[in-house]
Amino acid sequence: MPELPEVETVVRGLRQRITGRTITGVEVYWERAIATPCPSEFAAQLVGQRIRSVDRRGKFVVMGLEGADLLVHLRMTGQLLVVPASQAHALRHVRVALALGDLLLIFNDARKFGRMALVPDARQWLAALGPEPLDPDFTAAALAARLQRRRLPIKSLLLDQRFLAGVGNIYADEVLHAACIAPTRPASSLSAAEAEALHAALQSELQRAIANRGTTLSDYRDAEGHSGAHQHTLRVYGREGEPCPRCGGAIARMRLGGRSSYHCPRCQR
DNA sequence: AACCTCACCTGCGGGC
DNA sequence: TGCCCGCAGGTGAGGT
Repeated sequence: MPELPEVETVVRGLRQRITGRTITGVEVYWERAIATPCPSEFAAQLVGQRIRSVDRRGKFVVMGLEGADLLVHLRMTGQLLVVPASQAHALRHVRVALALGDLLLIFNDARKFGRMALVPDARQWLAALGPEPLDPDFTAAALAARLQRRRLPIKSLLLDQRFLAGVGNIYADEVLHAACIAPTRPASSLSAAEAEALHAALQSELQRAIANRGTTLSDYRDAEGHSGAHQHTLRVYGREGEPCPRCGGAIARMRLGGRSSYHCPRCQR
Protein backbone atom coordinates (compact mmCIF):
# COMPACT_ATOMS: atom_id res chain seq x y z
CA MET A 1 0.00 0.00 0.00
CA PRO A 2 2.01 2.86 1.19
CA GLU A 3 4.66 4.17 -1.12
CA LEU A 4 6.95 7.15 -0.62
CA PRO A 5 4.24 9.87 -0.49
CA GLU A 6 2.10 7.90 1.98
CA VAL A 7 5.05 7.06 4.24
CA GLU A 8 6.21 10.68 4.08
CA THR A 9 2.73 11.84 5.15
CA VAL A 10 2.67 9.36 8.04
CA VAL A 11 6.16 10.46 9.11
CA ARG A 12 5.25 14.15 9.13
CA GLY A 13 2.24 13.43 11.31
CA LEU A 14 4.21 11.24 13.69
CA ARG A 15 7.02 13.73 13.92
CA GLN A 16 4.64 16.41 15.11
CA ARG A 17 2.74 14.22 17.57
CA ILE A 18 5.30 11.94 19.20
CA THR A 19 8.77 13.49 18.95
CA GLY A 20 10.17 13.91 22.46
CA ARG A 21 7.79 11.42 24.04
CA THR A 22 9.01 8.49 26.11
CA ILE A 23 7.85 4.92 25.51
CA THR A 24 6.12 3.87 28.73
CA GLY A 25 4.83 0.46 27.68
CA VAL A 26 4.82 -2.06 24.83
CA GLU A 27 2.20 -4.66 23.91
CA VAL A 28 2.85 -7.15 21.11
CA TYR A 29 -0.33 -8.86 19.92
CA TRP A 30 1.11 -10.49 16.79
CA GLU A 31 4.63 -11.71 17.48
CA ARG A 32 5.65 -12.11 13.85
CA ALA A 33 5.19 -8.39 13.37
CA ILE A 34 8.52 -8.00 15.18
CA ALA A 35 11.35 -8.84 12.79
CA THR A 36 14.09 -8.36 15.38
CA PRO A 37 14.90 -8.85 18.23
CA CYS A 38 12.52 -11.41 19.77
CA PRO A 39 9.27 -9.83 20.99
CA SER A 40 10.16 -9.90 24.69
CA GLU A 41 13.55 -8.29 24.03
CA PHE A 42 11.87 -5.79 21.74
CA ALA A 43 9.51 -4.73 24.49
CA ALA A 44 12.15 -4.71 27.21
CA GLN A 45 14.56 -2.60 25.18
CA LEU A 46 11.94 -0.07 24.10
CA VAL A 47 10.46 0.81 27.47
CA GLY A 48 11.99 3.97 28.87
CA GLN A 49 13.44 5.15 25.56
CA ARG A 50 12.70 8.63 24.29
CA ILE A 51 11.72 9.19 20.66
CA ARG A 52 14.23 11.75 19.42
CA SER A 53 13.35 11.85 15.74
CA VAL A 54 10.99 10.46 13.11
CA ASP A 55 12.21 10.20 9.53
CA ARG A 56 11.61 8.33 6.29
CA ARG A 57 14.01 6.30 4.16
CA GLY A 58 12.38 4.80 1.10
CA LYS A 59 9.21 3.18 2.39
CA PHE A 60 10.61 2.76 5.91
CA VAL A 61 9.63 4.84 8.93
CA VAL A 62 12.74 5.39 11.03
CA MET A 63 12.32 6.46 14.66
CA GLY A 64 15.56 7.54 16.30
CA LEU A 65 15.66 6.52 19.95
CA GLU A 66 18.43 7.05 22.48
CA GLY A 67 20.65 4.05 21.76
CA ALA A 68 18.85 2.38 18.88
CA ASP A 69 16.51 2.92 15.94
CA LEU A 70 12.97 1.64 15.53
CA LEU A 71 12.17 0.77 11.91
CA VAL A 72 8.68 0.17 10.55
CA HIS A 73 7.71 -1.11 7.10
CA LEU A 74 3.97 -0.91 6.42
CA ARG A 75 3.99 -3.26 3.39
CA MET A 76 0.44 -3.49 1.99
CA THR A 77 -2.01 -2.58 4.74
CA GLY A 78 0.05 -1.36 7.69
CA GLN A 79 -0.92 1.80 9.55
CA LEU A 80 0.84 3.80 12.27
CA LEU A 81 -1.84 5.61 14.22
CA VAL A 82 -1.52 7.98 17.15
CA VAL A 83 -4.64 7.71 19.29
CA PRO A 84 -5.69 8.66 22.81
CA ALA A 85 -5.20 5.66 25.09
CA SER A 86 -8.96 5.44 25.58
CA GLN A 87 -9.68 5.00 21.87
CA ALA A 88 -7.62 2.01 20.74
CA HIS A 89 -10.40 -0.55 21.23
CA ALA A 90 -12.10 0.65 18.03
CA LEU A 91 -9.26 -0.70 15.86
CA ARG A 92 -9.64 -4.18 14.41
CA HIS A 93 -6.11 -5.25 13.53
CA VAL A 94 -3.79 -4.00 16.25
CA ARG A 95 -0.49 -5.91 16.05
CA VAL A 96 1.69 -3.77 18.33
CA ALA A 97 0.89 -0.88 20.68
CA LEU A 98 3.47 1.49 22.17
CA ALA A 99 2.27 3.55 25.12
CA LEU A 100 3.57 7.12 25.10
CA GLY A 101 2.10 8.52 28.28
CA ASP A 102 -1.52 9.38 27.52
CA LEU A 103 -1.14 8.51 23.80
CA LEU A 104 -0.81 5.20 22.04
CA LEU A 105 1.22 4.60 18.90
CA ILE A 106 -0.63 1.72 17.25
CA PHE A 107 0.75 -0.54 14.54
CA ASN A 108 -2.45 -1.70 12.86
CA ASP A 109 -2.19 -4.11 9.93
CA ALA A 110 -5.01 -6.20 8.45
CA ARG A 111 -2.82 -8.45 6.28
CA LYS A 112 0.01 -8.92 8.79
CA PHE A 113 2.72 -8.28 6.18
CA GLY A 114 4.15 -5.20 7.90
CA ARG A 115 7.14 -5.43 10.24
CA MET A 116 8.84 -3.52 13.03
CA ALA A 117 12.53 -3.89 13.84
CA LEU A 118 14.59 -2.49 16.68
CA VAL A 119 18.19 -2.20 15.51
CA PRO A 120 21.38 -0.56 16.79
CA ASP A 121 21.83 1.57 13.69
CA ALA A 122 19.21 2.11 10.97
CA ARG A 123 21.84 3.22 8.46
CA GLN A 124 23.36 -0.26 8.35
CA TRP A 125 19.94 -1.88 8.09
CA LEU A 126 18.98 0.36 5.16
CA ALA A 127 22.34 0.51 3.41
CA ALA A 128 21.21 -1.50 0.37
CA LEU A 129 18.43 0.94 -0.53
CA GLY A 130 18.87 3.02 -3.65
CA PRO A 131 18.85 6.82 -3.72
CA GLU A 132 15.95 8.95 -2.54
CA PRO A 133 14.14 10.33 -5.60
CA LEU A 134 13.53 13.68 -3.90
CA ASP A 135 17.10 14.08 -2.64
CA PRO A 136 18.87 17.03 -4.37
CA ASP A 137 21.83 14.73 -5.02
CA PHE A 138 19.61 12.52 -7.16
CA THR A 139 20.18 14.25 -10.49
CA ALA A 140 18.91 13.52 -13.97
CA ALA A 141 22.46 12.82 -15.11
CA ALA A 142 23.00 10.30 -12.31
CA LEU A 143 19.72 8.58 -13.17
CA ALA A 144 20.56 8.47 -16.87
CA ALA A 145 23.95 6.90 -16.16
CA ARG A 146 22.44 4.17 -14.03
CA LEU A 147 19.65 3.44 -16.54
CA GLN A 148 22.21 2.77 -19.24
CA ARG A 149 23.55 -0.29 -17.45
CA ARG A 150 20.22 -2.11 -17.10
CA ARG A 151 18.08 -3.93 -19.66
CA LEU A 152 15.16 -4.61 -17.32
CA PRO A 153 11.78 -3.08 -18.27
CA ILE A 154 11.88 0.44 -16.88
CA LYS A 155 8.86 -0.12 -14.66
CA SER A 156 10.41 -3.20 -13.05
CA LEU A 157 13.56 -1.19 -12.40
CA LEU A 158 11.60 1.64 -10.77
CA LEU A 159 10.05 -0.91 -8.40
CA ASP A 160 13.49 -2.27 -7.42
CA GLN A 161 14.20 -0.60 -4.06
CA ARG A 162 17.95 -1.09 -4.54
CA PHE A 163 17.78 0.99 -7.69
CA LEU A 164 15.52 3.73 -6.30
CA ALA A 165 13.95 3.90 -2.86
CA GLY A 166 10.26 4.55 -2.32
CA VAL A 167 8.48 4.08 -5.65
CA GLY A 168 5.77 1.40 -5.75
CA ASN A 169 3.21 0.12 -8.21
CA ILE A 170 0.93 3.17 -8.31
CA TYR A 171 3.56 5.86 -8.68
CA ALA A 172 5.68 3.84 -11.10
CA ASP A 173 2.69 3.81 -13.47
CA GLU A 174 1.85 7.46 -12.87
CA VAL A 175 5.44 8.64 -13.32
CA LEU A 176 5.92 6.70 -16.56
CA HIS A 177 2.68 8.14 -17.91
CA ALA A 178 3.76 11.65 -16.98
CA ALA A 179 7.07 11.05 -18.78
CA CYS A 180 5.38 9.48 -21.87
CA ILE A 181 7.45 6.30 -21.50
CA ALA A 182 6.01 2.79 -22.00
CA PRO A 183 6.53 0.61 -18.91
CA THR A 184 8.01 -2.26 -20.93
CA ARG A 185 10.86 -0.23 -22.42
CA PRO A 186 14.27 -1.66 -21.53
CA ALA A 187 15.87 0.83 -19.15
CA SER A 188 18.95 1.12 -21.33
CA SER A 189 16.85 2.13 -24.34
CA LEU A 190 15.82 5.45 -22.78
CA SER A 191 17.35 8.48 -24.48
CA ALA A 192 18.98 11.26 -22.47
CA ALA A 193 15.86 13.36 -23.02
CA GLU A 194 13.64 10.54 -21.77
CA ALA A 195 15.82 10.04 -18.70
CA GLU A 196 15.47 13.76 -18.06
CA ALA A 197 11.69 13.54 -18.45
CA LEU A 198 11.57 10.55 -16.12
CA HIS A 199 13.60 12.40 -13.52
CA ALA A 200 11.32 15.44 -13.74
CA ALA A 201 8.21 13.24 -13.53
CA LEU A 202 9.53 11.48 -10.42
CA GLN A 203 9.96 14.83 -8.68
CA SER A 204 6.66 16.33 -9.74
CA GLU A 205 4.45 13.27 -9.29
CA LEU A 206 5.84 12.37 -5.88
CA GLN A 207 5.65 16.00 -4.70
CA ARG A 208 2.07 16.33 -5.93
CA ALA A 209 1.11 13.13 -4.13
CA ILE A 210 2.71 14.35 -0.90
CA ALA A 211 0.84 17.66 -1.25
CA ASN A 212 -2.35 15.59 -1.55
CA ARG A 213 -1.36 13.61 1.56
CA GLY A 214 -1.09 10.31 -0.32
CA THR A 215 -3.35 7.88 -2.17
CA THR A 216 -6.08 6.01 -0.29
CA LEU A 217 -7.45 3.14 -2.37
CA SER A 218 -8.64 1.19 0.65
CA ASP A 219 -6.44 0.89 3.74
CA TYR A 220 -4.03 3.78 3.72
CA ARG A 221 -4.46 6.30 6.56
CA ASP A 222 -2.10 8.93 7.94
CA ALA A 223 -1.01 9.03 11.60
CA GLU A 224 -4.27 10.77 12.53
CA GLY A 225 -6.36 8.16 10.72
CA HIS A 226 -7.25 10.45 7.80
CA SER A 227 -7.42 9.27 4.18
CA GLY A 228 -5.30 10.87 1.50
CA ALA A 229 -6.77 12.69 -1.51
CA HIS A 230 -4.39 11.80 -4.32
CA GLN A 231 -6.54 8.91 -5.57
CA HIS A 232 -8.80 11.53 -7.19
CA THR A 233 -5.98 12.74 -9.42
CA LEU A 234 -4.47 9.45 -10.60
CA ARG A 235 -4.19 9.46 -14.39
CA VAL A 236 -3.69 5.80 -15.29
CA TYR A 237 -3.51 3.56 -12.23
CA GLY A 238 -6.73 1.54 -11.87
CA ARG A 239 -8.28 3.21 -14.94
CA GLU A 240 -8.37 0.39 -17.50
CA GLY A 241 -10.57 1.32 -20.46
CA GLU A 242 -10.95 4.97 -19.44
CA PRO A 243 -9.66 7.71 -21.74
CA CYS A 244 -6.12 8.92 -21.26
CA PRO A 245 -6.32 12.45 -19.83
CA ARG A 246 -3.55 13.55 -22.20
CA CYS A 247 -4.45 12.01 -25.56
CA GLY A 248 -7.84 10.33 -25.11
CA GLY A 249 -6.53 6.86 -25.93
CA ALA A 250 -7.89 3.94 -23.93
CA ILE A 251 -5.86 3.08 -20.83
CA ALA A 252 -4.60 -0.50 -21.06
CA ARG A 253 -3.89 -2.96 -18.30
CA MET A 254 -1.21 -5.62 -18.50
CA ARG A 255 0.86 -7.89 -16.27
CA LEU A 256 4.45 -6.86 -15.77
CA GLY A 257 6.68 -8.58 -13.25
CA GLY A 258 3.60 -10.14 -11.71
CA ARG A 259 1.94 -6.80 -10.99
CA SER A 260 -0.99 -5.05 -12.60
CA SER A 261 0.32 -2.32 -14.80
CA TYR A 262 -1.60 0.54 -16.40
CA HIS A 263 -0.49 2.75 -19.25
CA CYS A 264 -1.67 4.57 -22.35
CA PRO A 265 -0.40 2.69 -25.42
CA ARG A 266 -1.10 5.72 -27.58
CA CYS A 267 1.05 8.37 -25.90
CA GLN A 268 3.51 6.29 -23.88
CA ARG A 269 6.27 5.15 -26.21
C1' DA B 1 21.18 -11.32 -14.81
C1' DA B 2 16.49 -11.91 -15.82
C1' DC B 3 12.35 -13.92 -15.26
C1' DC B 4 8.93 -16.87 -13.06
C1' DT B 5 5.96 -18.57 -9.25
C1' DC B 6 4.96 -18.95 -4.62
C1' DA B 7 4.57 -17.49 0.03
C1' DC B 8 3.21 -14.43 3.50
C1' DC B 9 -2.22 -12.77 5.14
C1' DT B 10 -6.96 -10.74 5.24
C1' DG B 11 -10.82 -8.63 3.21
C1' DC B 12 -13.58 -7.07 -0.50
C1' DG B 13 -16.31 -7.17 -4.62
C1' DG B 14 -18.23 -9.74 -8.54
C1' DG B 15 -20.55 -13.62 -10.53
C1' DC B 16 -23.55 -17.32 -9.97
C1' DT C 1 -27.71 -15.24 1.44
C1' DG C 2 -23.63 -17.76 0.55
C1' DC C 3 -19.84 -19.70 -1.83
C1' DC C 4 -15.92 -19.49 -4.84
C1' DC C 5 -12.76 -16.75 -7.38
C1' DG C 6 -9.71 -13.16 -8.30
C1' DC C 7 -7.79 -9.16 -6.77
C1' DA C 8 -4.97 -5.86 -3.74
C1' DG C 9 -0.47 -0.39 -2.44
C1' DG C 10 5.23 -5.06 -0.96
C1' DT C 11 9.00 -7.96 -0.78
C1' DG C 12 11.85 -12.11 -0.22
C1' DA C 13 12.87 -16.88 -1.34
C1' DG C 14 13.51 -20.34 -4.52
C1' DG C 15 13.39 -22.19 -9.03
C1' DT C 16 14.78 -22.20 -14.24
